Amino acid sequence: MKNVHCDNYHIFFKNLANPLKIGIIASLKEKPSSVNELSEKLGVEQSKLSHSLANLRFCSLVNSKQVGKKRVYSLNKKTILPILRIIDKHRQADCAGCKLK
Amino acid sequence: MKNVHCDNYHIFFKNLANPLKIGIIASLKEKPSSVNELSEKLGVEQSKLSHSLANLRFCSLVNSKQVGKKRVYSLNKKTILPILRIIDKHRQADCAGCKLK
DNA sequence: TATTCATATGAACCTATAAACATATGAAAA
DNA sequence: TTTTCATATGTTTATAGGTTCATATGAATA
Repeated sequence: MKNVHCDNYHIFFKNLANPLKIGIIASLKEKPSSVNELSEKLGVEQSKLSHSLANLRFCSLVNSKQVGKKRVYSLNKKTILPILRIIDKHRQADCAGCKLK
Repeated sequence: MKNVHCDNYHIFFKNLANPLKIGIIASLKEKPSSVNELSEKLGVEQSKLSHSLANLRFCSLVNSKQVGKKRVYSLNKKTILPILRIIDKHRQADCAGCKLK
């Protein structure tokens, strides 16, 4: 089922404007994971992750599929990786002097 | 002077996660403008714009130059236009059924 | 160098979003 | 068919960020 809403740019970007969600994205970039796996890896409580993942799903930034009892989330790489690449480039070009983490 | 800070992804994206700032970006995409010009065009109070513009400048999403008494802001198109293009593509591919504005 | 125009800054308030915690749902195995 | 594991959802509280308004700074002209 694909009929999600991505109303407007700023709704989409709210997902990227949040450290936890960026953490989730970074983790899913490495490999698809269940909620509990993310919870252990990131040291974050389960319901917090579920709430965040619901937002990410809402704008199709992640996909999920049921695997036994677990639900495995994966990243929509086609959209996200190019964006991250642009940001990295931006930081090198225009933020030369700043404290990158 | 270019030594601004763009600490982290989410700080950068906060600028895009805000309708007013998206409005500013959309307007500057058309043409560079002073604060007062933006104020009239967008129907938004001056100090509100100055605050927003300060954030946008902080992450080098806009540039500014003094022209007489006015300060003219312009868009960092090199970074922003590619991002907007990705989002548009994303909305067509993955948000086929949603209410686009 | 006082005055005006243009923008920036500060601080208090307000609101939207995230955190926290309890509870519900759902899937599979006993 | 109930028990357990895994995730989602609802509600309250806390907090970050935006708005507002008053004031400060800065650039140019008289």
